[in-house]
Amino acid sequence: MGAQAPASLRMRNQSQRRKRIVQTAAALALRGGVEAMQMRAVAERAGVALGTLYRYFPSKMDLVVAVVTEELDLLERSIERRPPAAPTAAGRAVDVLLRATRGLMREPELGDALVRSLIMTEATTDLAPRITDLLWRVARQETDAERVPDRESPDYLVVGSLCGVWIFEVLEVLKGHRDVEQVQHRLQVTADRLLAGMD
Amino acid sequence: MGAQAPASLRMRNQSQRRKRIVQTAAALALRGGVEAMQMRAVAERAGVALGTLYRYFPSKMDLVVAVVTEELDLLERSIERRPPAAPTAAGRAVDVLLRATRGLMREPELGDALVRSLIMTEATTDLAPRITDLLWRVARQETDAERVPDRESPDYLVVGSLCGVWIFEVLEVLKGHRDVEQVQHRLQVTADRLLAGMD
DNA sequence: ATCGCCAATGAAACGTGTTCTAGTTGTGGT
DNA sequence: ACCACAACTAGAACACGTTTCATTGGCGAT
Repeated sequence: MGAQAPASLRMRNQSQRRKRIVQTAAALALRGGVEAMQMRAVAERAGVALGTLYRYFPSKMDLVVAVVTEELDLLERSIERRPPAAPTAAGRAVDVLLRATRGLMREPELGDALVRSLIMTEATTDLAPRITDLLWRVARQETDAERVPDRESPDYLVVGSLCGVWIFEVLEVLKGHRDVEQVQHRLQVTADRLLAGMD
Repeated sequence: MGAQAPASLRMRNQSQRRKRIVQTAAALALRGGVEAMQMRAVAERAGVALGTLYRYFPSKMDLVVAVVTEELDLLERSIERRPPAAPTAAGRAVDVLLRATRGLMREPELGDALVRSLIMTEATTDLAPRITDLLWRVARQETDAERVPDRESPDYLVVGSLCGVWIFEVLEVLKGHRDVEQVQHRLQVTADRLLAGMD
């Protein structure tokens, strides 16, 4: 995926630095959440100047997105390793979303960050499409990550909607209005209707 | 709704002040969005001290929510005045959501504020349930706003999901990833599946 | 009319994201 | 080996939400 072969020494240094920054940021976010992930603190602990940090990540949000993106990589690998086994498309999609939900809730601070970044970001890399694609593959039981889906088909479209619903539900959990049980139920009902006949 | 009879002179003054603050905030938000609605500016233009502003609205978010709540009142009255006429539940729901969408896009800055507040707010008054209830009434063609819906029924639940999808779509529009046409199409497809058989 | 008290005032100060400036360093091309 | 230049550093400064506090003033009970 993203890992370019670092052509020169300069680039190698830069990608090292970048990685160090993201790791530092993740560590800070893990305990204390987004608010603990303060730009000065990240810069200091990563051993770079504040200005440098801002050269790599023009805003805090960009940094959050970078952290969250790594989390998403983890989820994708976990799915690959242990694909959902439910018999229906809806079941598989719900399975994946619940796994993601529980993952997020294990670190609510990070979950908060994810959702906020999914929502607020004008950032370059958009996370929602990635999740939608992931759901799409899972629902269709395509292991092949390369095959590009027909993004205009109604089925793909409603998978996008399901992604939206999930984000919304995670928000509700984070706000303390629901627990994971309720989310499971709601996602199941919603997915059943949205993905009916996709098997 | 909320208008208590102001019992004393003191209370009258307070509700006047409060109203003045919200109006000022709305005016500022209208041109320039949330960022133009700065606490110092609101306080100054409303003719109150900063501390007073914070007595009435403990955080900027609370102020935004107050502004947005007024907007929502407007929408509800507009629906009451001119109810959606589509023959299906899904059609009516989509009609209302599109009206809301277009209203928001007329003032994108304010739309941004609404959605952000729907999302971020830990604030007391929660807006999403209000929208869900509104959709529910419209879908069922109940003009009676008093009748409390069965919040556990699957049908009510998927209306909640539809509300989530709408918020998500508005976000995409605000981010410039979609136009209203696309949103209409997506909402229609989604609502058709979610609300099938609700007529 | 007087008094007590709560709410409003004004102004300063804090915290954190973001920007700016001036000086330094290390890398790649020649 | 040397130069040019982009990237890095240190730190100050700015913007805006939020907090604090001493002072003032008007409402309501007496």
